[in-house]
Amino acid sequence: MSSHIRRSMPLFPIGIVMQLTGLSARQIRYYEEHGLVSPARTEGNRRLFSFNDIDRLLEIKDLIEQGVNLAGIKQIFASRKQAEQPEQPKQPNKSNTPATPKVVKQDLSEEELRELLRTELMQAGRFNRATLRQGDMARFFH
Amino acid sequence: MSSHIRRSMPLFPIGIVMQLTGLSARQIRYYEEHGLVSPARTEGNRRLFSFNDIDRLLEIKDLIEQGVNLAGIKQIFASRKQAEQPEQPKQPNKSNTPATPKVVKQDLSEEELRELLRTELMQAGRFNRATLRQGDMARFFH
DNA sequence: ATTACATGTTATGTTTTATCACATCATTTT
DNA sequence: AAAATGATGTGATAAAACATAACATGTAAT
Repeated sequence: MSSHIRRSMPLFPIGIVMQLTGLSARQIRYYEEHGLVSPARTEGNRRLFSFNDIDRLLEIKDLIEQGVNLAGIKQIFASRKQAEQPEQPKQPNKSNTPATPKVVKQDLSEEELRELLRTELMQAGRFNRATLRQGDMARFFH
Repeated sequence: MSSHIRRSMPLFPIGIVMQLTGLSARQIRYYEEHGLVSPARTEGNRRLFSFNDIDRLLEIKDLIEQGVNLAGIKQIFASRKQAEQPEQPKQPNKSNTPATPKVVKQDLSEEELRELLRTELMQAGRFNRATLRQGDMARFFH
């Protein structure tokens, strides 16, 4: 249950996302400008990306590297979304208008959230000890 | 394989960690000062926490709430570490000296890393769609 | 040749985080 | 009780990270 939490939760500042994806800040912001990703924002207006967002950016990068331009990527994502929910027609949003940012209600208390997170972390910890040599991610620190 | 990557990779700035754990920056830094967590640092000296670090902090918080003081938590962690590796005796580090920061070599190229990450994300995506209502994490954005 | 696309670069302002010093309040110790 | 210690809050100050915007540039489409 609820590993969804890990994928949709806004967690990463753009600097980390740059490293994780190999994209420049300019690129990431440009893709957002064209509605290909919609990271959340902090109160201070900083972008916060989720795992889903990173997933998306990696896909974009793949497609870019295969020569697809932004219009093409837009179509691909659009048709995919359409395939997932073939009920709601909705206008196809051909404009350059970025997707409206998600602003929703909070359903979990802070405590419930942390309890959930704690559980997730514990569970995750059970099966991935000592799989890789310590320090593989050294590039991400100094 | 290698979900280790997700747990040990330095990803989160202190602001996010504050929200995820409900601890104040002061507390987090204080715990680090006493060697209970050892977040990585960016080139610019900002702390970067991994999932493991957050896990650790949530444990610390639990113990604090149960009335355990820092010395106690130190012991608990120490004895746990000892239980995991009952070969290396090593002096018990009773001092207040923070644990030496991890500085290691990089074994994966940037590309390999991202490929790995991409794979992980894809795999993770397979089983956790639509488990929770969209927007449960709204508290983390504005 | 012009235009549009995608990205780099630079300038400038704001937010976030760092360290440090001092304050506070509860517990121990003397 | 007084003093010391432990754990955290608060404020000052500096630097890092990030925001937006404008302009530059190389490549592709018209």
